[in-house]
Parts: sequence; C-alpha cells; structure tokens
Amino acid sequence: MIKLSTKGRYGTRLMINLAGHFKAGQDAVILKNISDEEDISIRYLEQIIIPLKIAKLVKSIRGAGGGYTLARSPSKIRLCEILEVLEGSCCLVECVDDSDFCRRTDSCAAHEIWAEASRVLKDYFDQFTLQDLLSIQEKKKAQARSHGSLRPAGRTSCGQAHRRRASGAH
Amino acid sequence: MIKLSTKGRYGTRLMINLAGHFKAGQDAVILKNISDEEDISIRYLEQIIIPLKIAKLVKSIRGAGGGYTLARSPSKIRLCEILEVLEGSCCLVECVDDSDFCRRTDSCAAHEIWAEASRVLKDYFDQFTLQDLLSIQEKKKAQARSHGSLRPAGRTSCGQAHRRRASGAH
DNA sequence: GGAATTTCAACACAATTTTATATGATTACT
DNA sequence: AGTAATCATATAAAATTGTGTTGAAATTCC
Ligand code: FES
Ligand code: FES
Repeated sequence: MIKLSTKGRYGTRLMINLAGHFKAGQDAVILKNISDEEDISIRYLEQIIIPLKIAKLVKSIRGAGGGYTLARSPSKIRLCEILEVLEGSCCLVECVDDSDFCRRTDSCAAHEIWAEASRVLKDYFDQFTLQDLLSIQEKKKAQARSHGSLRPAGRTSCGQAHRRRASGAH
Repeated sequence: MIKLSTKGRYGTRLMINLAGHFKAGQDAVILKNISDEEDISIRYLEQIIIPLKIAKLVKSIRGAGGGYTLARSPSKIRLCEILEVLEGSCCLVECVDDSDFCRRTDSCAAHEIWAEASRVLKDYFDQFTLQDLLSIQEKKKAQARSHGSLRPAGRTSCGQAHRRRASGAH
C-alpha cells in the first residue's frame, strides 16, 4: 500500500486540531479534548505527541490547567516536518537515507527510483503549512454546509481504524 | 516512514530480474535462480509471485524445465502495475480509495492532501516500464565498472532486511 | 512407464513492528 | 491537601515479514 502509518495520520490531525485552537487564541489544549474531537484514544495520543514535543513542534504545560500548544504559529510549521518526526523520514525505503542498508546500490535500478520518488513526495508535503491545512479545512466545512450534504453520523474521522471489531469482548 | 513494503521492493527486483532474463532470450527462469541472484528466500518469492501471476504480469510453466517468465515484454509493463498488484494500490491512506473508510471526509483537510500525494506518487511510478529499469541498471553497472568503485562484498542487495540478527540460533 | 524437476497449495510457526490500551507516578495549579 | 494534567512504563492484539514442512500436480527426460 505504501501506507502512511497511523502515527503520521493521527499526528497530522492532532496538529491540525492544535492549530485550530492556536488560532482561536487558546494557549493550552488538553489531550482529552483532542481525543473527543478527533475520536482518537488518549493513550495513543500521548504516545504520538512525545516525538512532536521532542522535535519542539509542540510545547507541554504540566499540571492542572496545563495541556499542549503549538510551539510556533501554524504558518511556521510545515506538514513535512510533522511527517518526518512521526514517520522517521519521508523515505520510501531505508537505503535512501542509510546507504549502508543495502549493498549493491551500484547496480540497483530500483534504488534510483525509490530515492527520486521519496524526493517527489517530500517536495509535495513541503508545500503545505498547518495554516494551509486550516484554510483547506474551513473551505471544506463551508462547502459542506452550503451544499447541505451533511453526512448521517459524522462522528468518526480520517484514518480511524476501528472498523472490523469482530473479536468480541476483550 | 511511509515505507514501501518488502513485497513491493522484493517484487520489483523479482520483475527486474525476470526482465533481464527475458531480454536474454530465456523463456523460463526458476525461482531458485532468482533466489540466488537476488538473495531473497524462495519461500517468500513463492508468496510474492502469486499475485503477479494472478494479475497476468508473469506466466508460469510447470514441470521440469519450467519456471516463470514475463507475460509481456519489459517495455509493456509499468512499475505502477507491479506496485499496485503487490501493495494493493498506491494510495497512502485507505480513505482515498475507499470513501467509506472514514466519515467526516467533508471537513478533513488531510484527506485532500493524502489523495493528491497518492496521485503524485502514482504518476511518478507510472513513468517507468521494466525496460526503463533495465536500462538504468545497465547504465549503473557500466558506471560502476568504469569507475572502479567496486564494493567489497556485493553479495546482498536492496531491500534486504537481514541486518540485525542478534537473536542467535533459531 | 518411471524418475526427476518444477510449480502449486495448504498449512504451521516465529520474530518483529505496528497499533493500540492500562496503570500508575510526577508535576503544578488552586 | 486535592485535583488535573502530563509523563513513563508495561502489556496486549494484530499485521508484517519471513521460514519450514508436507505433499499434490504437471511436465520433461530417460
Ligand atoms: S477523512 Fe480520511 S484522511 Fe481524513
Ligand atoms: S539498493 Fe536499496 S533499493 Fe536496491
């Protein structure tokens, strides 16, 4: 699938959410809040936000009245930064970053392709800041409203994996 | 990482290998051969080649003297086809293909981005045929020879995962 | 016809990574 | 002190990434 991991997907939504609150003037949002709004488990959000904090994309405020907030304004944070922090890098294969990963790169045609594809993808993600994503979101919301095409439930959201839940009680 | 799975990587190398033999006029290559040349387990190759056969990208010939061969000439097989067969699709997230996967796509900014990024990536992979990859490979080999920059071992190859093998005998 | 070679099918198994959930300690505000 | 929040581990379920085995079916060669 060449799939984006859930960390990348959830993390992006987490950051978009924080960006929204940032714009609204709030300075600390608690994870419970984000968890409710985005329908992602708090426990998982706690794990996802750690690398974002280490990378100084978000700031944490401990104790009562604390929470998280963006470390910079949404227009100063690029999607590419978020993904690199959460996915390790935007590289499609290890040997693009780590030349020791596979020998025979001298004769491997695929290596060229993966490397260039990684660059193409990175360049694409580098175009967008959180501010851009916020703008897209607002435009979409306005469109959905005017269009009157409200989805029935609208509870869960992108990247959500709680679909096949056949395993019963656990 | 937005990583390409091993199936995509190994499968691409498998196809490049078949393409090489196809060009050389051989009409059936046995997996043992590919396994030795590419340093990928036969058992795993057997699993990987099944979808390629179903998708009619390779033909199988049973019995003694049999093996596998490309179903079409290398110039008629695009990298994108191979990856779509092995990775399910080139989509970065499920909701791009499956609109039921996540609700709230109406207001999800990320959805737009993932969808467009998937298209960018697919377009990139669509550029190359197996013939192109063969040409790249030959050019690289020639370069490596003339350059005299032979790597010490040169045994294993791209996408190979046999690195940290600390778990002892098994 | 029989032996050898090869794909094909169906499992069982294990290591690792991904994807989460659970529990409790730590910090800071009131 | 009490509460609200982050922070730190531990654990578990599931998917990915393989390897191993056993045999059946098809085809070639002798
Ligand atoms: S709706 Fe699927 S990514 Fe957000
Ligand atoms: S050398 Fe790493 S992909 Fe081939």
